[in-house]
Amino acid sequence: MHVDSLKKELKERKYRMTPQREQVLKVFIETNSEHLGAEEVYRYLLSKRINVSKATVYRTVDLLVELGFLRKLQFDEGVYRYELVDKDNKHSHFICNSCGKIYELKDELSPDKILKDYTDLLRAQGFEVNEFDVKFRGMCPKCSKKTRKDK
Amino acid sequence: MHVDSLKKELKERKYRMTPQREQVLKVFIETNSEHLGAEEVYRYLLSKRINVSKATVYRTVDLLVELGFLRKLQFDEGVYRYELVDKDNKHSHFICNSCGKIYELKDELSPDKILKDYTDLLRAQGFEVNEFDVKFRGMCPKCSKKTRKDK
DNA sequence: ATATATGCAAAACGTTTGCGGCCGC
DNA sequence: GCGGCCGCAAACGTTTTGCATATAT
Repeated sequence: MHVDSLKKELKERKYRMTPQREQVLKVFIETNSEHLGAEEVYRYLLSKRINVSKATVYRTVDLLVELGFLRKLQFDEGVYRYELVDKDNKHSHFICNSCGKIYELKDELSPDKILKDYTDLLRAQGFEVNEFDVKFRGMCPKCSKKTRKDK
Repeated sequence: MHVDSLKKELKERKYRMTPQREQVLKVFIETNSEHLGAEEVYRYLLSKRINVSKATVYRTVDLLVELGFLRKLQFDEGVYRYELVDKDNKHSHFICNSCGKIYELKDELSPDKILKDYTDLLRAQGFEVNEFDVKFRGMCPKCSKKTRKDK
């Protein structure tokens, strides 16, 4: 389970396991990693009567990024969002400008495999590529359908 | 010239041409669109003894985005940056984690053409794609070389 | 003449930090 | 017991806002 590997990873790096760290990680597991921001994680825990301070949530999501459990995302809103890292399930994002929903594009809908080829190209130019990400923007199927009806 | 088309575009949308708007646009032209943030635009103008208020700079870059002269960018730093839109020169970005420099990847180094194919794929699924962007991260040739020497 | 744009200062926003006390190891 | 972690509140940097004044049309 995810929580166990957190315990293990923390020990290896001489960090400590705490109830707060477990709870924050659990939020992402329970919510299916819905691209939450730190503030939202905090409120989610409050709503479940789990006592954590806001500062700890901010520190913890940072730590979880450092440990490789979370990925930090930005969608042009002035908020950092986070998602669970799942190495076997690389994906890119589609953000609907109408309803704001963020879609995860996986498998054949995700251009990740092809972008990997580009990292080789960049490497040949002296760039060391550690990561890359793609974002698409526009209108999602639902909103698109709605708009056409409205006319 | 860019400034003339600004004048034209403003008139069309019933906005007014002002010295401040001209000056802000000029900053991006003069600096070759170096991914400046609003704060930096403000300081640049101050340094040239051009009087504009910070609030106006913020309002103006927003307006220039709306009018299609600038593109709003984010590079994980808590600052919005802006670049001149140049439709004939689509590019993606490489951000060096070591020195922070942002490189523009153009032509054969930019995967934009291939990503366009993906927008067709998404369209077939009901998504309307208006825009997309790619970011690569890692170490740029300069820093990479330096690091190897340091060892 | 009118309404839009500006400047200023204050507020808002998400995030980070300093510090005393707590608690995992 | 030690050192890392926590909670609190204050500080931070960027961006937005309200309002009175100036100015483009």
